[in-house]
Amino acid sequence: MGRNRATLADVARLAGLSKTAASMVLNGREGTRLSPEAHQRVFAAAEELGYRPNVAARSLRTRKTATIAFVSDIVATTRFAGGLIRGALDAARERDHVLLIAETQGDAAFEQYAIEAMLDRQVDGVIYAAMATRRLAVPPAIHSGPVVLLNATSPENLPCVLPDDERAGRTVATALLDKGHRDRIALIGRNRLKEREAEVSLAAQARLRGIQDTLSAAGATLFADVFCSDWLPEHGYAAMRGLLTRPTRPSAVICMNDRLAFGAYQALGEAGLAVPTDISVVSFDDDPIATWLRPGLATAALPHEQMGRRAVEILLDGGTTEPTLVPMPLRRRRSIAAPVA
Amino acid sequence: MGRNRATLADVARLAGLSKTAASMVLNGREGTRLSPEAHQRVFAAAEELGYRPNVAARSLRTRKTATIAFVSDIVATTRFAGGLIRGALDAARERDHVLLIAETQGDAAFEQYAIEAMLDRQVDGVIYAAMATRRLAVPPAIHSGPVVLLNATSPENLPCVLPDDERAGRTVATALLDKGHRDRIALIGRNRLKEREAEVSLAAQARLRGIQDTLSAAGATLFADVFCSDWLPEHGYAAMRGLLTRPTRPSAVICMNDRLAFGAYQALGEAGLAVPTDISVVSFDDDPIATWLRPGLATAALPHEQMGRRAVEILLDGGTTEPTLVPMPLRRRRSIAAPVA
DNA sequence: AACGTCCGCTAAACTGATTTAGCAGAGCAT
DNA sequence: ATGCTCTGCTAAATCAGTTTAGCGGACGTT
Repeated sequence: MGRNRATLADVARLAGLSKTAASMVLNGREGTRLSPEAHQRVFAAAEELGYRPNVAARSLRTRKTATIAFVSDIVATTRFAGGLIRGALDAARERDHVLLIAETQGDAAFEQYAIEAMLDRQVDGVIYAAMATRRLAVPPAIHSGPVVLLNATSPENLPCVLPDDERAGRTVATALLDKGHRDRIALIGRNRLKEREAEVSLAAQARLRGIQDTLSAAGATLFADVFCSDWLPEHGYAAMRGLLTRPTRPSAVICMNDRLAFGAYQALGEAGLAVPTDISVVSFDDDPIATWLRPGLATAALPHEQMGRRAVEILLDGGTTEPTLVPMPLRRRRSIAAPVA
Repeated sequence: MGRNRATLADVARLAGLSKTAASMVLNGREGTRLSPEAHQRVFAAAEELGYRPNVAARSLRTRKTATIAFVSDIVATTRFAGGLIRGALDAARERDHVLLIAETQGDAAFEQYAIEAMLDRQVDGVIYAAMATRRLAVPPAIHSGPVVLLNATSPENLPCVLPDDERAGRTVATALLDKGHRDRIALIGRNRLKEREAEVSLAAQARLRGIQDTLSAAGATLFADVFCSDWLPEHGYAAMRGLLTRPTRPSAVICMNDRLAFGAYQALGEAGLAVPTDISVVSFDDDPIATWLRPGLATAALPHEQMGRRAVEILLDGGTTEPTLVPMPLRRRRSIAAPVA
């Protein structure tokens, strides 16, 4: 790859100057006393030869590669997480950096291998990303340089970027209160494990807290709490069916994520109930499916692109060790309406 | 990153040998005459120091970086295409390579920039991937080394990896024929543009051909052909509604992709019709949503992981210039049944 | 005239590996 | 004793950049 590329020596020769001079000119070094003509000749020569510096050679001396490692447990392959990568890619490009990507697949040996492979390539920093927002243990090898956690926290208080799930909980609850729902708001997707274990999820607890705080501030409480063993459509379906067997029907349902909401829609459809006329539905994530449902699902969007961006910005531009919370904007779609009577 | 790593010189010193000796031992060079004791001492020293070679330094000399560029139009961020990356990542790891990822976002300037950034880093080869299976123009800069097209072909007949859409068409049609459907099979998702312009899609034409060939071989023809301006749920919904207004109802529907099928399910649900009791549905892609639908959607799966793998294998292990067609296995789910009388 | 200073530039060292060319000593034949 | 080959190893060049140290000449000062 890249045979017969012009080297700096070629440029210098063509410009009739030394490699030193050429290097300094091309790097725009201040305080050098090279003449304007010398500058011109170097630029002209570089242009003529289509010169591009060899990053390997440069990094050997400078120990900078303009390359960032993006290591994730499994994030690269999931529907959501493309956004994390895309944001990171974008921000990296703006700073003339590129991304080396690796996946650990949740396996410690893979992880070790992947991180070493990145360090061997002298990456300037590491972004360590998780698929589900959670706390995790950072492998020690990574500590040899700058790190930012993405969608995760660690006991060591490394800089990290997280979605602001608690505020999203408030947003979602407020959206319902504003429409006039109050005493018949149900919640689908309670889950002891997710709420308790930070290593499993940070989102569940935060979303729940945001919802509950907002409701109690308005003098309301949840009308019903449905627990689900996981957050998949089938669980949302079962949960909604359960809710519909009760004597009083909820006027609105908050689902802990869009997949649950999808299941809930299915159950409502089968029961012949309409969203939002009979029941309003609101949710979290903004999975692509939220736009495909009929009517569109109102949901607090996981700002994956923004998060990916911020991670790179913090890594490269420096920034707080404080966790960075990225807001989750509410996508207002037609699944919310005022309750009927 | 990676401060105070041991260098080859450190290893050599500790082993009491020259850098040359250490290098040869660690690279397992044949035909060298270094003693068994020398081997031992070098290995011991490397182990003790935790030596790992500096890839930049090595590649400066050898012009190999064990790094592959994965350049895509927009593939990295879409729900599907994670599989392409994951497969490539896996195959690369097996061969001790890593992936540099870039996205062109369909913009020629970005593309130019991205490819140059990769070439500057002396990648050993390039995988050029497209989101939608299609023909595309490969930027000239890329030709300076090995390339494999992924999910795409080019006029230059570069080696490429494609899903076998035509065979998938046959598979899908056969699945319906086998159940006893014959004269009332409808197709949703005909699209002149996609079928005609290879730069837009290669899948549409191939799938259609597979379906039609199989049906006519069985002495059948399509009962109805519904055209759609795009392959999104809303189009599938409208198409199915249209079909249901006809005097005779189809016994089975083939959708050109799962999103259309999702829309079709929605229309069926509203019409109070059940899948597969009233109508069988079968489709292409195996989008995650196919498993979430009730009942699960039978569909010919885009083998993204396999495709990603194959691309790396062809790039690194060498292989045919012939297009590689990767089979699309049918995921048998409950959306297909025998027609009711 | 001698000295110092600034200007414009360059030689050479350095980064960490691989690779080429070749050296010293042992053993053997003549 | 001389020459030859083989063994086991090393010095030095090389890759393509960056960076340090410093050189020769013009100019101004005393």
